[in-house]
Amino acid sequence: MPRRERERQIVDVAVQVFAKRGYHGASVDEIAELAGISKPMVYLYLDSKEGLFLTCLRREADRLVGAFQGAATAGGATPELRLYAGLLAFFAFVAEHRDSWVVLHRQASELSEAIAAAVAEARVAVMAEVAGLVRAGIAEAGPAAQLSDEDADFVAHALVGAADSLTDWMARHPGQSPEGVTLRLMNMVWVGMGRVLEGEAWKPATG
Amino acid sequence: MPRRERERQIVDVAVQVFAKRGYHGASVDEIAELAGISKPMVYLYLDSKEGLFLTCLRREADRLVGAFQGAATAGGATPELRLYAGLLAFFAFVAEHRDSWVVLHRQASELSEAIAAAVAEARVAVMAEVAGLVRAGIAEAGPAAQLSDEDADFVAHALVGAADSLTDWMARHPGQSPEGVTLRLMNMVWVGMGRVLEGEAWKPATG
Amino acid sequence: MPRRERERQIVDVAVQVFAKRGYHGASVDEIAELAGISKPMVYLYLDSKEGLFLTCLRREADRLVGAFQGAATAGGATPELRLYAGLLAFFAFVAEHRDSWVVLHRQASELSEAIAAAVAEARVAVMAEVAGLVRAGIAEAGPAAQLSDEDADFVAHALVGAADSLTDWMARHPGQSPEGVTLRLMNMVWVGMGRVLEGEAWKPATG
Amino acid sequence: MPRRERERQIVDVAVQVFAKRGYHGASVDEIAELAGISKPMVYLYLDSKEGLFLTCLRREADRLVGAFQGAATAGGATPELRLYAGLLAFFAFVAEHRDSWVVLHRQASELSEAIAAAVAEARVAVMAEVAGLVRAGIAEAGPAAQLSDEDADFVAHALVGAADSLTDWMARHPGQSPEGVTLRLMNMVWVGMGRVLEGEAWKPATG
DNA sequence: TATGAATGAGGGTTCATTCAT
DNA sequence: CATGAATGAACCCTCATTCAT
Repeated sequence: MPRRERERQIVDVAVQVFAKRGYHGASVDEIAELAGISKPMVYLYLDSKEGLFLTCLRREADRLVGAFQGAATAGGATPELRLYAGLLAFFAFVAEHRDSWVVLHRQASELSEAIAAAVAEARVAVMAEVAGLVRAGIAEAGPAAQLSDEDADFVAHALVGAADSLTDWMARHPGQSPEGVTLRLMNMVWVGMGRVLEGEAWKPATG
Repeated sequence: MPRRERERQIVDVAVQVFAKRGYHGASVDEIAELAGISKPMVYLYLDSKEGLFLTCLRREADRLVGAFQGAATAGGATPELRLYAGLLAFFAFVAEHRDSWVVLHRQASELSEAIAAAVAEARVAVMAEVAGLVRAGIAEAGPAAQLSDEDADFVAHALVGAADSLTDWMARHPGQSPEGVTLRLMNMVWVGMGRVLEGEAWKPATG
Repeated sequence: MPRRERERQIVDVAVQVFAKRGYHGASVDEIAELAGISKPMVYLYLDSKEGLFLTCLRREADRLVGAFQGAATAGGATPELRLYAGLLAFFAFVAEHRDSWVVLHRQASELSEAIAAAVAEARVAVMAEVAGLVRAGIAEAGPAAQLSDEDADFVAHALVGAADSLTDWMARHPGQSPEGVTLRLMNMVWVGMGRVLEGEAWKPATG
Repeated sequence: MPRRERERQIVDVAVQVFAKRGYHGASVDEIAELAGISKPMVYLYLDSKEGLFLTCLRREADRLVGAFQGAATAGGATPELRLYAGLLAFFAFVAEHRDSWVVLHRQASELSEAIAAAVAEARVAVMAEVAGLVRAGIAEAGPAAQLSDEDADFVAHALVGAADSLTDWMARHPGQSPEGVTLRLMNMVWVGMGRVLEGEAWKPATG
């Protein structure tokens, strides 16, 4: 079997195992066995457990960001539509590749520095993408509407965090389609943001 | 040193270590050493590594939910104000006890069934609290405004997810006060939700 | 509570625990707890785990030897009758104080259930083999000679026990050949058995 | 080194160590070191300490039962002769593989020297008592009947061993009284001994 | 007399990693 | 290209034993 294919196969299995057991909980033994090869091959191809995990991480991050970007790029004429398309792609991706998302996002602590850095990098890439769309969408609303980089980043964090958490909600409501979830989220956030930019501010005293 | 105090001290240290290394990555040895005692004491007082982690989990969950509830209860006349107060308490809590939050929320996989159950329970408690406020807030808007349980749960997930993610944003913007973050989040979400309930729906076609 | 009584109480409990778990399997913690006192008291009175076990051992040995000697001395006019009385005292003692005998003679208990089962199985296999030969041998002696299964099992136990014990004797008499030992044992047991089947019964009164 | 051979080697060493120290007293570390390998190999091949012990147990039990059965089957025309052959094989086996027998039947060894000495002392006291009665009983039979010290000790060992083993039989037959058991044992042994002293000797050829 | 608090040492078990073939 | 055999290091946990009170 050619090297590339073997490598892909190993990483495929590794993503599943890492998602199920977490980084420390996963054992190279189990991954090798499920991949149907011997342990030394894993080390020959991927160097170490950390290298294997990094490869998983990068591949899945690329896939996700790719899906997001692809959908956003082809998603419509306005940034608003592109954001919608990107979020939709995100929810669709997570619905179909739950393991990938878990490996990417739910490994917070317990990781070596190198891994933590890679995780952070992957997250930043997603955030940047979203923040870009947000900023562009706002800019389109007219010269009056301004959003600092900090603000855009804030909104991106809120959006991505909400989206992440909603993957749990989706898992508990199997009937819901990614489209439905995305629509709901856009309604919750985007509409409000528009109003805010128009000057309608919420303040505690208003209560 | 009396037992209660020792116990508290051990749990204090354990929260830090679990937050830094994750459940599997943490070693009882390190916890004992940092607590300035010998390993057998940890086992005498907390039974097992799992027992220790569960104790950490429950204590921090109680603290957080308590902070949220306390602030919400005393926070104002309307659910809207109480939600604001609750979120504010959340951000303040996380700003001050980052480790607690990490232990509570960022341990997704790699956990035994008993622990996973406890984590889920803690999460559900927070969600229920938030969802309750959301539902009450909406109901107050008038008889026309209706929100199904599913919808309230959706909003709660989005809110909590956004809040979680914004703790990262806060960590990267040290100058920001919890109040500022909370205000921004309320603006993003609450205002939009009001509009939506008034009939203004976002749709892809609108783009 | 006076010292002597405390000590007796501790040793009473220790005999039970040692009998149930074996020397290594028993923990001083368990003994102290069952005795209703704290561990330091056990060490104050009995010095060490080994000291505790030795005390148990000696006390039970004295009891058993005492019972045997007492019965033998008062048992009759002839050594034969005294031996009968001594053996009777032995069986009565073991029937009533099984734990004592186990501590004195056996430490096999301290095994997990799975192991204990395997040991029992191995023993049963040997017994069955021997009992089969005994029964067959008797049957050959003619139709008049009958041996119930219970009797055959009894003889098998006696034979195997004797053989086991004689391995100690052999170890202490290196010059003895297996043939010599076997011959002696057959003489002791088989000849007697033949006579008994022919109707010659031993009774205490015969003494 | 091929797997089978390593496995055999480990079990060989384990039998020695288990025989010397008992199950709990034995440490996998020591077994691995004596076998000239590292601990993980022991676990790779034998699964666990319990698995290792069970393997020892079964192998030695098979060997012993096999030796007994083989000898018995080929041992002669009558059951009597076959029993003789079987017992002979047993004594020969134990003489040659003392460790095997200890592992199979005794776990008492795992005791410190001081304890082992005390146990031995207790046993000697009982043996001396019984041997004394036996010798006296024989002497009473008349001047012609002589029993050397060695012979008396032999009989005492056989009697005590039989009595010990019969305590198991008693435990499995709750209805039996100590009197009944003692009578049976006296019949089996004493009557035969009397005949033997009168000159009636059992010999294999007699079979 | 009595104990709560504390520990050094060691045991069973697993894991990431590497040779020799 | 591929693997069976092997291990150093570490981890969770328990135990016999001792102080300070």
